[in-house]
Amino acid sequence: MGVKERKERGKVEMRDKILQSAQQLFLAKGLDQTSIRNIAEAIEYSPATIYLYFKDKNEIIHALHLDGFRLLVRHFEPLVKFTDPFERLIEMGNAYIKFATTNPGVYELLFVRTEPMKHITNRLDEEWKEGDRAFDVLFQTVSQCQQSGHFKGLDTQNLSMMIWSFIHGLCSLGISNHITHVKEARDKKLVVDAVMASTYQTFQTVMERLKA
Amino acid sequence: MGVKERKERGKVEMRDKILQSAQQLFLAKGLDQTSIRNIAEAIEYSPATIYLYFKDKNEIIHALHLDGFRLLVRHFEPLVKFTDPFERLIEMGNAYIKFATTNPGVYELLFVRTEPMKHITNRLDEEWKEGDRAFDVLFQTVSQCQQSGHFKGLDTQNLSMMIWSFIHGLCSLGISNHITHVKEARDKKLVVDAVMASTYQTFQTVMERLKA
DNA sequence: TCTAAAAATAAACACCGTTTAGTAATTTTG
DNA sequence: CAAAATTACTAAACGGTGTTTATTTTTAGA
Repeated sequence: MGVKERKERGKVEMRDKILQSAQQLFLAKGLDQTSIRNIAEAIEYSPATIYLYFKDKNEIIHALHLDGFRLLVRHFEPLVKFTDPFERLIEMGNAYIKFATTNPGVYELLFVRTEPMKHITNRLDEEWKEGDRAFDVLFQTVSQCQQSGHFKGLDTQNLSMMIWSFIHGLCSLGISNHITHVKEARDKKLVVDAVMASTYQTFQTVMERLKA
Repeated sequence: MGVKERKERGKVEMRDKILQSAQQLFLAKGLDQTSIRNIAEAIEYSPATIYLYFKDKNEIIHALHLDGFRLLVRHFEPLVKFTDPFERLIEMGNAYIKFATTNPGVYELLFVRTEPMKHITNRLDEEWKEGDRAFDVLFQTVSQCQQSGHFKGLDTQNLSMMIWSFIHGLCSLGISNHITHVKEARDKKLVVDAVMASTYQTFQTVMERLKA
């Protein structure tokens, strides 16, 4: 009597199918330009069917939010090979910026949009586990930096937060086209990358001067 | 024959009336939750009338974007009293954060949303004058800091960009509820303010160590 | 007063997220 | 195996959106 099992399988398959199509459309056209009707058309089902698998559009967005975090974590995995914590910290910054610039749509979903956060806030028991875990990776690295003599006298939590804020600010301004329009601008992507890279380099220099 | 003049006056009055109502609604309910029909209802005209004064919703958003910048500039004006450039730089950061936290809706419009930038990008001849001018205020202050011995050996443009990125990142994460959900959280507004303040303080400490 | 121009709008178009009520397929039961 | 019950799905509707078109109302000048 594997009927129930087959049905269960069918249910998650459908869920995945919806999420897959949704992600594809989100990345191609952006969150706001992707409608439930679009997703329904892509999976060749009626719009109402989607509501049998997801409570509302925000739940789809939140599910993709989780997927996005897994992708971010995957960008961080190769960093274990850097045994020197300071070197690893710098590479984390690079990896983060690379993730944001190569997946701007996903990045927006993770750190700019309020919809996924709302979904979390609504369920009061839940915290933002993924965010906490990702932040902890940074925190641990900063802590190790301090143990080997860097950043003396600075609060680890606040310093970590500061570093995250800076890198996020850079990515955020880049993605939202605010860097392109400051000063020279014009060649879009290339200029943004260049500005972000040199700004980040300045940050590195500042950080390096904080070595004991 | 002051008829034409009166009509002209009437036209700008109507434009202002639309913008005023739009801003009120935007700040109260957010950009996405404010419809042309809402604005029309507020000014007691039909929705179609609005299209006689603005090409589309983006043009309204862009007009408010300009107003928002004027508000930001007004937050910076009292800073001329700080003659020491480094002290002024710190106060600029405080003023920026205060502006962002007390006017989150306006801040989002200025530095997070892509709509106003799109409107600018579409008119290729136009640059982002307001952004340039605001950035220049920061640039000049940083430059003066360097002239009085701070931040030696760092590129002024990149350092300014870095400072802006950090402060913006902080504001952006705060407004989008991403700080609330990291670590402790819970008491919302209060915690966000506290986290932002202490993070910013760490930044100040870092900056102060860069004195010659 | 009559006409031409300007200003405002009603109604429509093509979308949107979501719900409801009903159909079609499948499984369980007698 | 047929009937009943459950499941999967959807057509159609609801109340909203931004925007356009055709029409009406208001105003100005001769």
